[in-house]
Amino acid sequence: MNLKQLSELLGLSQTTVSRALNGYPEVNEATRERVLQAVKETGYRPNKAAQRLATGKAGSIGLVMPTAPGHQSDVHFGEFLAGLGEEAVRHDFHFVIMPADPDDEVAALRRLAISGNVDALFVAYMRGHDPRLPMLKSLSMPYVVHGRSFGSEPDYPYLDIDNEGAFYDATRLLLQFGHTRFALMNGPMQLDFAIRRKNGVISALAERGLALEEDCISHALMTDEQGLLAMEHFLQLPERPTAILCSSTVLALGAIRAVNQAGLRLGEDISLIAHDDVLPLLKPENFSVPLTTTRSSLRAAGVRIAQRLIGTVKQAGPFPDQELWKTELIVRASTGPAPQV
Amino acid sequence: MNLKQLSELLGLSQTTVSRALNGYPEVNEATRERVLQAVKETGYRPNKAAQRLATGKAGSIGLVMPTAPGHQSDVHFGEFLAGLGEEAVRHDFHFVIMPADPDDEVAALRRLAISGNVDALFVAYMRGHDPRLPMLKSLSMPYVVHGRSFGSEPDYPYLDIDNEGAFYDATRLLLQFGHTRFALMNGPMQLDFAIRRKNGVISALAERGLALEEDCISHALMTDEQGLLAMEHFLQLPERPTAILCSSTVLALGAIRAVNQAGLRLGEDISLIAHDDVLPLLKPENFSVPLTTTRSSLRAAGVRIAQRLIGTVKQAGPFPDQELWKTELIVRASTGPAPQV
DNA sequence: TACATAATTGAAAGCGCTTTGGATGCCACT
DNA sequence: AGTGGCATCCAAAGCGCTTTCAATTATGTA
Repeated sequence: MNLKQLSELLGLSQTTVSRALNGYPEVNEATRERVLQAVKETGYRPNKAAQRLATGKAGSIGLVMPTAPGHQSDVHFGEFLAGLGEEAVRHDFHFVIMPADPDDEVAALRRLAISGNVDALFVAYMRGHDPRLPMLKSLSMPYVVHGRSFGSEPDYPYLDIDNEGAFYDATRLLLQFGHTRFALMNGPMQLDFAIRRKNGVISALAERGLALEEDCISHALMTDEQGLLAMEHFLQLPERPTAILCSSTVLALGAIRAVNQAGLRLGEDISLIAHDDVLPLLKPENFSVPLTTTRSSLRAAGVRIAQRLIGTVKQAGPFPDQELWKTELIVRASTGPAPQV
Repeated sequence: MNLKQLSELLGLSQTTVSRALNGYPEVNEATRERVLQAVKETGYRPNKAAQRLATGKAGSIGLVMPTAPGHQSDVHFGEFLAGLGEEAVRHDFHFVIMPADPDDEVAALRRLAISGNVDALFVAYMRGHDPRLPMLKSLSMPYVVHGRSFGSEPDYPYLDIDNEGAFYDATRLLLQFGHTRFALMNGPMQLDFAIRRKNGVISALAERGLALEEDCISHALMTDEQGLLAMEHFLQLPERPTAILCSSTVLALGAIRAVNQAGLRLGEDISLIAHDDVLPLLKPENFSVPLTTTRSSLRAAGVRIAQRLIGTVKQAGPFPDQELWKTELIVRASTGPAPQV
């Protein structure tokens, strides 16, 4: 069933039927009713490809999913997607996901944009001096970035959390508890959030005249396995750190296992603060020793970005171009006074 | 830059350029070279919407993502998507993801199909007597189901793992260890895999004249929190089970916490076997007591389904319509002889 | 030399929709 | 009666591509 058939069935022109469907005012209410009724009976749905071709819009947001054989999938991606989806479903938008090798992201993004089947782009996993940024700017298509790109002029539309502030605050708390030996379990080095979190730790320490030793920083994929390895490494250091900052509850999972295996007690021998993206899978309050965290919901960020993107496409703006969300510092049992030597 | 402009630039007709690009044989090799060269220089990309409109195909697989405010995102979804993506990227396919309220899946799937912007459909989270099946059959669009639908005639294309066999084998192992009191921590009751796994346990037990008490079955979302709750419940039972079958390593995570909190030792007081979807996030061999598991890679399933779907669209078939993958039973330290009373 | 055959290219129709630029009829008002 | 305004509706063009059908030229054969 297509527009032509439907209009013939109704004895109307395609024009009128189209207008009736799209809510244009110049069609008689009785006629509109008749059309809507016919749509219900026939189950007619407009062909999206044709709509897109005719209008240049088709209610879709494009995003690139980094993937490759051997490339580990990331829980955070799924959670974020859920947020995007939650908002998109309210507006009858959908996503076009282009899987791409992580080495090919710039090109993949461009292909996606030029292919003409998305109205807007979403970009995540920002890195320092991210090469996608200049490309996006040249594209004349709406986009929103999740995160920022350290080292690039912040003149692009983004939504980010205050990573530096979060880790600054977390570090300060531990300092107040009297800790002096710190370690940071971070995400991959080139990622923007990792850079900022590290800066947050470093600047809080600097205020007390402390430094973060190279030995006490790990950069790794955020899996529990990597957490375990990193923590094992920290625990073997001659000057064992007593305060751990951790970029993800997933990493914390492994880290805590290492702590337990070493016979140490979390919150007493070792204090740990993790960043909590509010993954439903892994609640910090349910850890055997509940985790002190810096919290910001990844899913909420997804919802908000979808709002901005969809709003822009529908010209429902204006939206602020840059948003920086504060995180919450939630104190639970995994942090405590530094152990007396 | 569109086809018309490109062809004018080259002094050729749109026909010839189109043919050159799509690999038709009736174009002079020299001409083809010239066209390809121009494409490189101009960065021309065909408009996918127009292509789809003209051909009815556009290299895309549609899937419905269940989502709603309050609906928990599922790690398994992301992992599966990674598998689909890994294969799709090799064929320049992409996904169209339609987010939909879980109550509205049938309609959402139909909308997606009729919208005319996907070539094939993928469906997961199968339930018993799944209402999407009759709809899919009526659609005349290729599709592959992940899982099966208990109670429906198995005459649809699917890829499933042998859930019943997996849990049958796992149960048998525990029986051989002398366990007699079993409990099952399962996924949501209506899901097909949950039904089959339960059947596997029940039939293995039946062979020894044992039964699975209602008290010893939990159905819940597969999060660590639910795992904790379920295990706490089991441990309070007057006849405490000593053998636990668990539908996910995520559930196991919480379950094990409950075991530890109760001061019991995994692999001695309590034996546990979990199903392992090979989530990179959570490796059973890294648990503090490594987990005995039934294993089947979700991601590999994604790759295979993408192969079948893409192959069908590209007429590269034939593919078997039904595939049932065996799982592996991998014995680690979380299972041991039943404790002597 | 004449004619069938193959190789290469193009004109134009069509995919299903939106939208521009009229038509048409009806009414109120002068 | 004549005019303008309004409410409705429609024909046709156009979005950017593919594909059918036909034309043109090059090649080979009798």
